[in-house]
Amino acid sequence: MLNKNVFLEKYFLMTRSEENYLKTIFHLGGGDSKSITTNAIAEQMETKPSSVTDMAKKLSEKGLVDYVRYQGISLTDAGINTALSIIRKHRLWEVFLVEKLDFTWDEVHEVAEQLEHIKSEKLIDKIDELLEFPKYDPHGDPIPTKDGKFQERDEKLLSDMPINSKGVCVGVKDSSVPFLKFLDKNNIALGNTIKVLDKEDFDNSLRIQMEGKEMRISHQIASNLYVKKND
Amino acid sequence: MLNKNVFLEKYFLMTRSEENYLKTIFHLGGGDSKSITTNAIAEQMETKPSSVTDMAKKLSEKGLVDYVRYQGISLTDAGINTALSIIRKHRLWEVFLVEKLDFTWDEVHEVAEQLEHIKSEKLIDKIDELLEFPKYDPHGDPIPTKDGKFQERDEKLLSDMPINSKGVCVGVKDSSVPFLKFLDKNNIALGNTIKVLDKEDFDNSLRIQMEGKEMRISHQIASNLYVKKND
DNA sequence: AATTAAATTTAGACAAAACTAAAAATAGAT
DNA sequence: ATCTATTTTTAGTTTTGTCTAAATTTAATT
Repeated sequence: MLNKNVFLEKYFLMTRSEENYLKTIFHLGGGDSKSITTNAIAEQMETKPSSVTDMAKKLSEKGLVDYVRYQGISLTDAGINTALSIIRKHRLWEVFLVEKLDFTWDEVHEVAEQLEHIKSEKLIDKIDELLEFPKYDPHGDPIPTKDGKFQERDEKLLSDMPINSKGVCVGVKDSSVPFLKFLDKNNIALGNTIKVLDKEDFDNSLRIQMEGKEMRISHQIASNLYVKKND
Repeated sequence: MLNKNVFLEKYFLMTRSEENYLKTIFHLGGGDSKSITTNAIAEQMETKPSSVTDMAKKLSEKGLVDYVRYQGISLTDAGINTALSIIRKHRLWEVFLVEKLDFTWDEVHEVAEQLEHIKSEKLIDKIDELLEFPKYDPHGDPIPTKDGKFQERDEKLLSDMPINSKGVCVGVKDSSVPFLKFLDKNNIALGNTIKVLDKEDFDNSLRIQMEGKEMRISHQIASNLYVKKND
């Protein structure tokens, strides 16, 4: 088969696997000029370290990662941009699924994992427009802009909030299905206002007031909820 | 890697390539207990006959096609159902792109070729619902129902209509980009009412009246437009 | 019925992405 | 500074889907 455009071929046509590696490396911090280990990537992707090494060479060839044998992997600027564009697509599709198709926030990840690899600039831009340019996904994670900018938010973990402080629940750190279902069951949702009433020294659990009601929350839960502090 | 569910593995987890073969065989008539030749499939898919032979064996193993060496390929009932479910997805996505994202009818095919392979029953059902269960795609092709039924329509080619008959343009036979753009340029759209005024014996061209205006249409065009005859 | 042209299949090879097992390099502890 | 445990890489294999080239079967023609 002919390669009509070697430039496109080499620099833009990413395989699904390559895209997934870039995304994972980014999520592990490889965009902050930090070197990510082969093992860490393998563990995150449920694959073997030797497979990671193979891919590291391939992505390095393409100029998407910096890779030195035995020294770990980090993203180049090109790699960061590519990773951000995939994350952007993933999060926009998640919003679409929830807002337009009534998916619940624990159902969207799996499908978005597939949709994020659809190759069409126009498609994702139109989805963005249809959704009226959302800034956060259903789990409260920020959606990068087209040119790869993040809208940061002044948020902290609920577990780090001082007693008597108030804030709005804006995101989850753990977005696993069990955690999300737990939150649903306990009527904890993004947008809820939370006031920290008391902290228990013994087990670090919290007594909070949320939407009028008082409740107790374990440290494990509190340390996986992001809150935007009211000033 | 473990195969937790051999049944699922074998009968439901189709690769993209397998799905594309089934779709092509269906479009070539392999669902009508007709035997499709290796060459025909290869030509349609822009691949080599030897590759088709390989896939024929694989799909036969899976019970999706009937295949006898040197005698061609036809779809089993399971194969027909799988093909229809892919075609259903393809056409629903095409409607989505046009209706919800303002794609033009010549832009949708390429993207739908990707979207049709997304694996989520819920996703496509919700898209169907969002679109209010459309019966035809933007090119006038019928969308199979969930249980694989086609809504047939009493349509004929414009070139086969008798002089003085009237009908509504309901579909295109050729849905290539150049043809669709030609139609746009000449304001020929689905839904238009067309009356055949005259036929030219020499080149089989037609004189028609459409939406008030009179125009001349070549045989090549007329033989690629489906019309529903007014009774 | 034999011959030839066309279609089809086989055999062997390749690329991508994964794996296993063995070898090599690094880092931590003495 | 050396040894050892851990991490990482290499080498070789597998699977999927493709290819080319050669062999085989079918179909058409005389």
